[in-house]
Amino acid sequence: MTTAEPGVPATGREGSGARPPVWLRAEPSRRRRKPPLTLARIVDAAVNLLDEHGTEGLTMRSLAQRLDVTATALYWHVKTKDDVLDLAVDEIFGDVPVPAVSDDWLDDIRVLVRAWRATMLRHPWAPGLIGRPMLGPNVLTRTEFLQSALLRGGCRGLPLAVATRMLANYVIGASLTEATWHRTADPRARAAARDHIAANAATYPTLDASGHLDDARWDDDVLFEEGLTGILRTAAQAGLPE
Amino acid sequence: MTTAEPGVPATGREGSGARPPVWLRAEPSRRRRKPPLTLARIVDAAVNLLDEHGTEGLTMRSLAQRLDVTATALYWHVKTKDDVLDLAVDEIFGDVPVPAVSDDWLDDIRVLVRAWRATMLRHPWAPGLIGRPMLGPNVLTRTEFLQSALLRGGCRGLPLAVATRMLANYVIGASLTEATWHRTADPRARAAARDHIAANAATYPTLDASGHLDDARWDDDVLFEEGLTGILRTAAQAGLPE
DNA sequence: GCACGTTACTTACCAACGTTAAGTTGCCTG
DNA sequence: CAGGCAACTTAACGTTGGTAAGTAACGTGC
Repeated sequence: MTTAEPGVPATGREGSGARPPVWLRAEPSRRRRKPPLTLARIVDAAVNLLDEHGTEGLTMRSLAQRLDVTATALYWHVKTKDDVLDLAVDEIFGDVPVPAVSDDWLDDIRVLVRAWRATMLRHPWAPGLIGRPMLGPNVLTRTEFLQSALLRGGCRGLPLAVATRMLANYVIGASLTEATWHRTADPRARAAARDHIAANAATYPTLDASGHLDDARWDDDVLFEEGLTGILRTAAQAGLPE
Repeated sequence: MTTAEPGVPATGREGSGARPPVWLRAEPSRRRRKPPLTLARIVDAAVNLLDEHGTEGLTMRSLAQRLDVTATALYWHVKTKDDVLDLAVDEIFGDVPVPAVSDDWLDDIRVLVRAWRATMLRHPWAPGLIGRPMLGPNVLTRTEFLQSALLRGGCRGLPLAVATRMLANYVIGASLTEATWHRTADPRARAAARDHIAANAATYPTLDASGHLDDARWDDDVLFEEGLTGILRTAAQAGLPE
């Protein structure tokens, strides 16, 4: 937004409503003017913009500018901005590789869930956008894989539903927490929070002693992996023939 | 916004810049004109507005109108709209009752976590707002309680950190998932998603068979409770002296 | 009891946003 | 080579978060 693209300055309104004189009207009919705008190109540009400037860096105008098009042109391919967001979210879920089915269902789940989290962290804007229904085909495909793996592990009925939800909720919760914390770029805010705990050690004795907000103390990857192990152990127990 | 408050029509600009004639200028000095605007009143009104009209129902102007004040008056007490949102989130966390410490640490956690989720579902806009740092005092107090309970259960070091995060992530993930799904008010969208799975049963055999998006099949409360039990079992095992 | 600075607002205004309506251009078909 | 459709652009609207400057009420010192 504020930072300008290297290209043209958005809508260069030279005159003030008058059309540009004919003689400098660029090549009248030669090859089609630009590469045609497609849904795929729009979504792609949206994801890039989100990666670079976060949620508030994506406006219809900035998106259009990146595609060298006016903002209103987007509305030919898309109904609202929310559509763009929904598409962007499902798009990055498509990047999560669905592993081949092995004979170790636990490992299959591990691999997928790890990749899922990694993708979320690679696009830190995504977790915060999951306030909208996640029903895109890419999401459903991954969920299908997860649940079928659990089925192979022996989970049926209620335990199957529980385990499916737990895994999804865990990834979402963890990604959201981590992305939020990492995206709190301002180190002063993070330091302030730590100091607040340290200063009120009487009120937060446990948090203070355990270094709850201490970045260096525990590695996020380790914490995630440990938690995942716990969930999978529970699932495996539930899948055991009794 | 569109729906008007019963009160006055916002800023009644009778003339067009001219001040109202002296004789109908209401009681010149009698008691202070209105109940004074305070941070507490602002946050309270914000929460109410969010409850009634959701995230997009809260604008600086609608908030001001409800408080019978101009929008810019808010900026005396608050720096940006984000501040209002942060305060609103922490405010509702204050509603989560912190149980008295019993001799059953597992039950203590259960009670708090249940109340936590209940509050989130009572304010369905809240989970979606957790894309911002949760470092308010109310949140920290609850986290402190959780971690101290785990400590009583024997968790230390890495297992303590893992369990703390797991519980928080679980509540956040579950609330977000449930709130999102319930708030997808349009039944057609929900039906469309179900139909999509049913129609592509070949692609989603497991989801189709398990009734993954079927509201009636599994009760959210049951699923949550079962998952919580699993997490706590893991925590209890980790806390066992070896 | 009255000037006075501070507190707590209001009036006026702005640029940016999402979105709509209507016009314009290029391409394809008959 | 006329006509129609697809894919845009130009123009504009109402709302939003936010700022700058003015102004009324209040507490205080004298």
